[in-house]
Amino acid sequence: MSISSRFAVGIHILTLIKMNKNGVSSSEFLAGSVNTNPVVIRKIMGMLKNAGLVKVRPGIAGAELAKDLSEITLLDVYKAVNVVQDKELFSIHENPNPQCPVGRNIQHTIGPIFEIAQTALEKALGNVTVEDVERDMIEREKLNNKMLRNE
Amino acid sequence: MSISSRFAVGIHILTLIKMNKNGVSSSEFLAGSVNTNPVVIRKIMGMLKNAGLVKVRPGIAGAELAKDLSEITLLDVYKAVNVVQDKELFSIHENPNPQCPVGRNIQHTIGPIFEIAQTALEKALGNVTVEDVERDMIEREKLNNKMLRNE
DNA sequence: ATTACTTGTAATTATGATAGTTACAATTAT
DNA sequence: ATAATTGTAACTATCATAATTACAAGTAAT
Repeated sequence: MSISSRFAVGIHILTLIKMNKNGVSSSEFLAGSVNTNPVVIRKIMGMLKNAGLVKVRPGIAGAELAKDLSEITLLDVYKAVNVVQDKELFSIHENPNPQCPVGRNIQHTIGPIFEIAQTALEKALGNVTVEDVERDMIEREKLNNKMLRNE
Repeated sequence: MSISSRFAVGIHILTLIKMNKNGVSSSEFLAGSVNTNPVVIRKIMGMLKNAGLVKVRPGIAGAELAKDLSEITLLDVYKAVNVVQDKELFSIHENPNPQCPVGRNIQHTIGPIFEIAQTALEKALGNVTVEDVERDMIEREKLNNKMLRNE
């Protein structure tokens, strides 16, 4: 099991729109960087749009950010692209036996525990903004350039 | 996306073996409580056995705990049943464009962030033992019995 | 030793999510 | 008009899950 790469792609898209702010970020352009089909990008873009993170209009080339990257956490992106439903990161078997003391309590007992774990995950994502991601990339580019010059 | 119910079933099994310690916990018996096929139970049991959590022997009916429930955390069960691979809770798109500043850095940038989030999740699971689960169930049973007497 | 029961596995199936793709209507700009 | 783009629908391939059937191998009782 793995959480859909839509999440990673969503982060990629937002960061790239920002770094390409003087250019036009069409779905074709973004797809070229992610290395996927433009339709995949448009689908994800639709979700980011519904969540109020980007501005896109039919017929008009190029997406724009609806907020500053410092105001978008990874949790916002994660929620936007619907990779995990509320309280449903962990699945629990559906029809345990009500005649059994364990069967009739298991769902109520582990449900709240699973929620705590899911919340811990989401809190960690809420502590990072897409601007942090952008900053780290800029830093990595600087380091790479330095290394190239010294070779 | 959801983490396989093998995890929840694993917790169910361990708790039930304990609460049924005076009886024989065959795969058929456990399947009856989980409400699934005995083969599903045996597969999960095999994983719990490999992780050193239960003792089972071919031909001999009934599984037993290999450790006290107080020594088994939910994280141990989660690792045992292989619902999520190490560092792979979140998937990242595979071949981003190395010609693009975002494409060539995205994996290295978000990889560690995703690991932090996954670790937060796992830490939360490590804070709870299967004994805590058992205790909560016993508590719920007591409350239910009280309510029935008062009706 | 035969019988009955159990565990351990392999193989098969149905289902659902993911990611990619083609096709095309609707929209906008030149 | 023409060209380019977004937004969707529809279809496909692939994979994981969970359930199921079938059966070999092990154990226990008679």
